[in-house]
Amino acid sequence: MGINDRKQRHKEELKDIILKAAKELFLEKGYEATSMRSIAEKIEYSPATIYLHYKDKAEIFYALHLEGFKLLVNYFKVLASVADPFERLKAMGHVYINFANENPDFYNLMFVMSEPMEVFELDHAKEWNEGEDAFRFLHNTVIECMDKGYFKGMDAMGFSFMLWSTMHGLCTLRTSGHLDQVRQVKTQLPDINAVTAFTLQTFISMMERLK
Amino acid sequence: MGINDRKQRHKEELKDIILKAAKELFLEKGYEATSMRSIAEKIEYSPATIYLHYKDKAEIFYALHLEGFKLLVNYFKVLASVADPFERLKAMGHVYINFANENPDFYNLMFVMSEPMEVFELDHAKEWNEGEDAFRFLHNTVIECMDKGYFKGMDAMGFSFMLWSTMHGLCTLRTSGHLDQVRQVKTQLPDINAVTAFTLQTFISMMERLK
DNA sequence: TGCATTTACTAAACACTGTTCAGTAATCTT
DNA sequence: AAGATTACTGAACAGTGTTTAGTAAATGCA
Repeated sequence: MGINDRKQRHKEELKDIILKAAKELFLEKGYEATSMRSIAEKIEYSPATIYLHYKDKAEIFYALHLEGFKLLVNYFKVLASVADPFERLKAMGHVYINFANENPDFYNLMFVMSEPMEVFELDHAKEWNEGEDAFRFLHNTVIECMDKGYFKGMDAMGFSFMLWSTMHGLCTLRTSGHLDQVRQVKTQLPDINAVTAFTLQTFISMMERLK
Repeated sequence: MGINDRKQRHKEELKDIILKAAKELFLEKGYEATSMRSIAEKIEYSPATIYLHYKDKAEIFYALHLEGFKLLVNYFKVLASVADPFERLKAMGHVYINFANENPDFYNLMFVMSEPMEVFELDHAKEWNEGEDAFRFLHNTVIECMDKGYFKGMDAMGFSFMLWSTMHGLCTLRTSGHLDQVRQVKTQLPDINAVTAFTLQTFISMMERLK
């Protein structure tokens, strides 16, 4: 094996080590506490070394944004086995909310923070394929529902965006802490999980009526 | 007028000047570019002076969070004159989205950022009255709709949270830049305003069916 | 094998952030 | 007039992301 191969391998391995360290810190302590110096300390290199492998901090977090989408899309893929599109839609709703509840930092990185999306504003040729994959799964399921006669007269795209907006809104109002602070949430349901579940159930009931 | 009155008045005036400077910078340049040093420079005092009037930066931004809610609730109040609750609900939807589109930084401060909400986590006796006011207006309008026989069988609270989630989701997917990057948004509708309007219209069509 | 070149990495610097503190000038009180 | 208080400041502290000049190690070549 050549010297060049070995050096190239070391370069790639170090890049992976940096990302793994960033991910561990990010999952343990969140975005704010994941600094370039803390990543460097964890991998026992200096902060300057990281810049040999990643353009800047945003590029590291964009790589984590991609990892988050791989995780979510894996959950969605399992649902492909659900034959009835409406049941699949419901299952997607549950999966999406569970994902946000169990991975709030990843969820923020994927769907809330505008920084990872800046890469697409700088490079207009680059496309948000990972977001597109997730949205397409939803959109295709909506089209299958409509092919079955559900949601007659509704536009598939508008409907898909509406579904995503509702799920996203429910997730972010919860993770940001706004939902918690509404008095009715504090007093009328046992906890925030119950509010989220109840609101989702109301939404599903609406969908049942529109079938 | 006593010396104490004059000094107290100066203290309050300086506090207002600080907030006004913060607001101007915030509206011109956004949250990231509104630093304690930039506020201090604008009012021609040192950064340390600000800490005589505000506990920390979060308290300044919480004051701006309150101003944002005053603005929104003023828009909502105008809708009280809309007699039919369903028409009022629709108008609220438009007002909410227009507010987010025209005041994205305020919107983020009010409904997205978790920092202003931390004041309620630290002081459990303190309540999010401003958010409660806005939500109550929505909730009351939903109850009036149900009193008129609309949305039969739906729970008012779940329905209200569902409405808020949908509007909030639509607003934040747009302001964060995620909606822009979906291929269908780029190719099938003229611009992001059209997507938002179209998705809202789809949602309203659903509500019409559920009446 | 020795020297020149290249590479990988670093310490330190830069420019910025939020916040605190010891010191000081001005104002107020006695 | 002197002492006390207040309002404010410069500088420090501890942190951030990023860059750069310098250096040791590795590599290539004559």
